[in-house]
Amino acid sequence: MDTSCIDESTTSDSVSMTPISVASTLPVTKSPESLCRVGSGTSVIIDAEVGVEAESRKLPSSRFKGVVPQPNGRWGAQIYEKHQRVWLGTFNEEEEAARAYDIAAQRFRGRDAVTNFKPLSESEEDDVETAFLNSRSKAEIVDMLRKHTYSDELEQGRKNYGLLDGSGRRFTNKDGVFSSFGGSDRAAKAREQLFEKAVTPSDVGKLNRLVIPKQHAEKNFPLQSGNNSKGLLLNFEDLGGKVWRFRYSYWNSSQSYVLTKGWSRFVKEKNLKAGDIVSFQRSTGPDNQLYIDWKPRNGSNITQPIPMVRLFGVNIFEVPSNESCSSGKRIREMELLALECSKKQRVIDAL
DNA sequence: CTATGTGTTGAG
DNA sequence: TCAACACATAGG
Repeated sequence: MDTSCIDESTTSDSVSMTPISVASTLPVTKSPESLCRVGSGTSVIIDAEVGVEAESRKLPSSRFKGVVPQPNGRWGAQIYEKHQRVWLGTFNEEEEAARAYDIAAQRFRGRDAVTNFKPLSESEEDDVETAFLNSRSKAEIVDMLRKHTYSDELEQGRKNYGLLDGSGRRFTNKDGVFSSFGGSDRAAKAREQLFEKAVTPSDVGKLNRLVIPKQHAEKNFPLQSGNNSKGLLLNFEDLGGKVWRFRYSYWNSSQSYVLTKGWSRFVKEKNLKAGDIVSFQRSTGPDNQLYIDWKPRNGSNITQPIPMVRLFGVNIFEVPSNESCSSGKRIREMELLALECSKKQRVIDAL
């Protein structure tokens, strides 16, 4: 096997090293590749070192956080916690190691952890991955990283994720196979109450928006003026695990904070009426998962009213119409079938 | 035997 | 907390 990887540090003198893999867009990490490339440890004042003769046994340091070179040219990933190093495995590509670190960082330190790439996905299916991450213990995640099975496991988890019925309850098939992300580290379920609001007629009316009392908005959902003039997307999980995405922004005209896009859908599905209470919570764990719930006005009617029997032509569940692989198609169908059934069941329950 | 990942240190 | 370095030893 070619153990030739060592020479890299000698090839192109001081200015930058050989960029192994593209690692094209580095959103978070600045690329200080320019200088600051002082071999390592030993005072190697480069310019004079031109001789390069002495194959400096120095390993090339990584430009990624949490990534360390291995003697054999591969890359190790590690993260620290409580004064101790947690080894995340070794990888052929520097970037792989960086990704491993990112994943561990998210699991160990939460959504706001400093990472190498992670924020790329931003608001895509990031939700699912977060849910997946927090459904597994740190040890499990580390194990997956070391075995290079994280991607597969995540994909496995994705398949189960969509199995919710119309009311958000977990759908369980007769095999009792999955309860979605039923991890062992479930203790992180704790959530804190943020605030409640009795919705006004306009909150459930045609304006398609919910006004969030200023004090609560500024305290719980800080919004940098100017920075997010267009607002930002917030994800809330309801009682059954269904995720609702609302646009959150500040309206200068009315000097108020509002949830706009997505809100009317919530009102419709939950059949919210003026006076009902919407409640917001946040996970107390490392993940800042937000939750939304609601309850009828003065405990009038316990049963959740159903909007009309509209089983046909109903808009059940937004299927993101992503042209996934053919195998995924069948799964989609099954999901829809399951959803359809539970939807009907729900109506029956209500009668 | 090789590659992994731990022991350890010093810088930040 | 972090990476650099040395090297014991896990593993084939």
